[in-house]
Amino acid sequence: MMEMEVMHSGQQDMDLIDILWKQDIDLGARREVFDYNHRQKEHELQRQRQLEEEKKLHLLREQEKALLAQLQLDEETGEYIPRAPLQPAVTPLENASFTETSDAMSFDECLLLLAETFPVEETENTSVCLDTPAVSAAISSNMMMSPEQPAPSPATLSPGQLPPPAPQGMSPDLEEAWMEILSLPELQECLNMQMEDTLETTTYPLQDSPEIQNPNYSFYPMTDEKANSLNVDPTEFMNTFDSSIPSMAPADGLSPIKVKTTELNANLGAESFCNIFYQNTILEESSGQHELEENESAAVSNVPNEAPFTPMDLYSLSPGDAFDRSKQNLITEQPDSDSGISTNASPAKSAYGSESFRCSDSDMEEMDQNPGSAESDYSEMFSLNFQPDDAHAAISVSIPSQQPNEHEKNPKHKVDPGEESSHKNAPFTKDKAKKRSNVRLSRDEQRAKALKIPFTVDMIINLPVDDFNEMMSKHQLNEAQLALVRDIRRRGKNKVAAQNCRKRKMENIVGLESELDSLKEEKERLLSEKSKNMTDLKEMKWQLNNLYLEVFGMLRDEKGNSYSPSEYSLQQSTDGSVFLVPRIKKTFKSDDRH
DNA sequence: CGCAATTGTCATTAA
DNA sequence: CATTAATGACAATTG
Repeated sequence: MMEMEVMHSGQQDMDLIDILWKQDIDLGARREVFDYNHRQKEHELQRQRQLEEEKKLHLLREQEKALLAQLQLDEETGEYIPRAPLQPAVTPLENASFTETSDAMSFDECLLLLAETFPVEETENTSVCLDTPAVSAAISSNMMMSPEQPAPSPATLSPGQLPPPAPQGMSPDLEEAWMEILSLPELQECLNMQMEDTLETTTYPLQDSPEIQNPNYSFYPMTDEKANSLNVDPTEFMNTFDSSIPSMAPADGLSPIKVKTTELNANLGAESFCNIFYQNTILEESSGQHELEENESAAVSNVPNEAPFTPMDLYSLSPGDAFDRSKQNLITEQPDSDSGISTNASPAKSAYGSESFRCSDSDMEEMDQNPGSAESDYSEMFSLNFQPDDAHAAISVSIPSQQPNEHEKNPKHKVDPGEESSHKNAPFTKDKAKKRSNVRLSRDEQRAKALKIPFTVDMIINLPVDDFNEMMSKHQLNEAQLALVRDIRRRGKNKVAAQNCRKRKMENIVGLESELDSLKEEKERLLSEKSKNMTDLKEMKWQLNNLYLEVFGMLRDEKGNSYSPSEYSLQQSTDGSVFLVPRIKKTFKSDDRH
């Protein structure tokens, strides 16, 4: 991610050229365009999501089991957590109410608390409990090392050592909330970002810094308080992550992303925990959740402020409602695209993949691309924050829309060890990754990345004119960027217009065809009616002729002779009276009579 | 590789 | 005048 920013102008030019020449199709945009299609696919997507979630849970559990052995090895103290330093911090937390201390609590502390609180249960009762921490550790380790290898290295395990969320705390509602939260594209993106960062650095700042732990705390603690955290909005989660990040970053010297990654790992672990615990101890503590939630939410909100760049901050920085609208729109729209993409993702790769939820090739590619052009990526967005030029507002704006993409991307990273490794280690692989990513990204997205435009393509295209201008006014873009933004907006709108136009054209064609069919039917009906009428007319004429002959034949002159048909004819006047008219003298006789 | 169907883009026009 | 939608035409992409 950072690399992207650092890239020299020359490299950027090269990337831009590549992007310009390499064209990709943006599936998401298309889907967004067509509401009709979206509707049709919504059901399928939901089903797929559910299936994916189920798969994820299964994978997590399996991994946890596999990891348990390792964790047990680490369990020297009898506790799952190998790390000693965590304990002291934990102890105070144990007694204290989670809600209030949530801010101060670290992920490790939470884990320790859980372990201490439920030491017997975890060890004795359920392997699952043990597994859960192991799983989280494994996840983190995978993130760091490689997804394929479930066994975490001691270093990697340390984060996982933290006690899993208390089973009691988790309730079905919480689980659902977690699932929803995790399923959120934004969160996923953040997670992915963090994951990537962590992989690169392979350092665990979380343990040391309590602040970082806060997000974890929200996730892991199974208690009511945690439940509250679950209820927290995705944005809040983001904030929590961000907040944790800043503290971490300075200490480690690593980017905030690393911290986030750890948190993400923790979150994943929490998820698994939730699932596990949920089964074991359901609903014991539904009461007090509201209070806890409030506390946590407040804590969360507070945390972001501390962080240098948090999503919240970004939002606040954002120009205004317009951004929020765009965000919301993006979020809402994205799910569909995500779901569609998610189907592509291969859960089989690893449990992580399952957790990641929806991974798409495009996502993977994008992730890989990050080095070259990554504005669209969440990670890039964050990186942008660090960049002086990129305004917070830009970040805030971009975040909502981008998150979905990142979601997809992140999972894959988790899933694919090779890619991750390539990311971190080999710049060479980046080219391939770029190509892949380029393939998935739309041309304009690639171009935007190449020029490091701080907006998402969706925002550029879909924002109302006023909001768009406001957004543009908050960033100083060079001529090339301005031109590109204008072109992206023009092309994007035209693309939608073309799609609508074609859709309309097809509808017109269908309508005309149906009209044609109906007209053909009517024609057939009229023809048959005509033939029938002709037949009737013919019959009537025949009958009339017979009647005429019959009447004419009955006529007799004074001498009793019949009139010759050649000399006389019967004619009917307008008043209905019938006259015998001589054919030659017709007019005269009629005149005479009158 | 060729082909047809899609889809994206450009140019133009009208609102 | 700027913006946008609509649309034909062409190009690129995809299966």
